[in-house]
Amino acid sequence: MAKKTKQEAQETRTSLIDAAEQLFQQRGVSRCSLQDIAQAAGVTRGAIYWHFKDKTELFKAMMERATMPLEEGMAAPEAALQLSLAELRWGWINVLHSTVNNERTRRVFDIAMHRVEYSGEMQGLQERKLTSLRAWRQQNQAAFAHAVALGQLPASLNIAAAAVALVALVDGLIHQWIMDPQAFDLMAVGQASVEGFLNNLANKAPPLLPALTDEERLRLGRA
Amino acid sequence: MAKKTKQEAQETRTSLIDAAEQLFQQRGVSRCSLQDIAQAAGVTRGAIYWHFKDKTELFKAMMERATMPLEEGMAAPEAALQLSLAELRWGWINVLHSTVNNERTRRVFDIAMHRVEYSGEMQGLQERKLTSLRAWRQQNQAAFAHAVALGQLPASLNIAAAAVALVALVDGLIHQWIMDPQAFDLMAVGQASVEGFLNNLANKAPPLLPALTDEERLRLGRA
DNA sequence: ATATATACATTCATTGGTGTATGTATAACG
DNA sequence: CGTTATACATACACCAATGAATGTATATAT
Repeated sequence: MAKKTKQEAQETRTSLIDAAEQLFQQRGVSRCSLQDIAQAAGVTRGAIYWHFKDKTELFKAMMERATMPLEEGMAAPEAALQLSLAELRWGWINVLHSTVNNERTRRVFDIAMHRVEYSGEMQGLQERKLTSLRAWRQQNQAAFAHAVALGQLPASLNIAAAAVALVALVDGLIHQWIMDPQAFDLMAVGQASVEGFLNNLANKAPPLLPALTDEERLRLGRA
Repeated sequence: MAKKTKQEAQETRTSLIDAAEQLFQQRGVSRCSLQDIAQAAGVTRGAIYWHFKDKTELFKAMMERATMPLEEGMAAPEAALQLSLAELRWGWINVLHSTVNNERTRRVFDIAMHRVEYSGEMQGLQERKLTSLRAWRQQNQAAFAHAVALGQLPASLNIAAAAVALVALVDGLIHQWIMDPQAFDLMAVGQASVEGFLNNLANKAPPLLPALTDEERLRLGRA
């Protein structure tokens, strides 16, 4: 067959990534062959090996295309130091919003969470995800520290733990929603949860719960 | 080779699951062969095909062995209706505790989260996980409803949303910790987060954050 | 004590997938 | 307008893994 225009070549590359996205989600990454992907894109394996070194590189390209816009939504490291709580909230709501409204984001989240094994060649991707997680934690923590300095939050607040918990909250919400989208409204529950979390950081009310009983502590001990 | 005692047969079965647990975590489920597992257990593939129908059944057996004790930790559906907030807290702390202190639980969580693709034969496992998630949500919601009835929590509380959020919080914490165990102390942060969450359900303090600005809402609109 | 079921080991056939090598028509470039 | 690099298609060699078939020694039941 004939050589294509540079324009056309980019289109095949795009349609290859599109096809991979679909098939990865449907059958899982390891359970769909390059033959399957090529066929779905209307080309042969030759086209894949021309544009990508192997399946891992194709996967990476797919991930990058989808996560790039999200990474941009994160504040620059130096700007994070001055991040207000309202801006922090905005960042998280923005993530929730693309999860709900951007089909590609949703698919790729699903793939990254349930359709791929982070081992061998894919190990590097997990570390990339870890880096991203740490960045979000850092951003949260910086915003909390800033709010403490402004007196909006009490100095007694454990900002590191709070940063971890907020990431966990949003991450867990997205995880649950991807698994079961009709179980709840991610935007509504997500916004309420994040705002509730942030508002309650300043809460000074007496604890509702008593400390763990001795018996409970004992039961934990023998495991 | 010779037939083994029933006792010995059970031991080989156990060591097969043990080997699978190790190798699944190290190389990922699809990237390790039955030959690898058999060899690690000191037997041949014949032994695997004797005890299990195929790799999927071996995987299921491994999951069940590890998650059974955790499912028992969940209250019976009828008992959940009378669950107090303190008992609910105890349930979650118990989960966190086995995650940290039970090596098998930790390994299997890691496998279930990062080393397997939930597609094809494994699809059923995801639905099993979904069932478990829903059960936890139900348990949370029932406990919240009970607390509202007792006047411990305000009737204005959105108990369904709160139930989702609490599951998300713990799930997200475990997820983060499995990925990066030295990043934080799961027991400490987990207990503080869960108690903070529960205590703040009764919080009536004025919101710290203003509503989303019109400009922010606009930016969400055009995605 | 014999027969049978058990608990594997061994062997074999098949196959789906990968990587590479090679072919080829045409865009792009000078 | 000829040459070269491009953008694939085609063909080939090569496993590695699976599942089933068969072999076999010994618990176990009777």
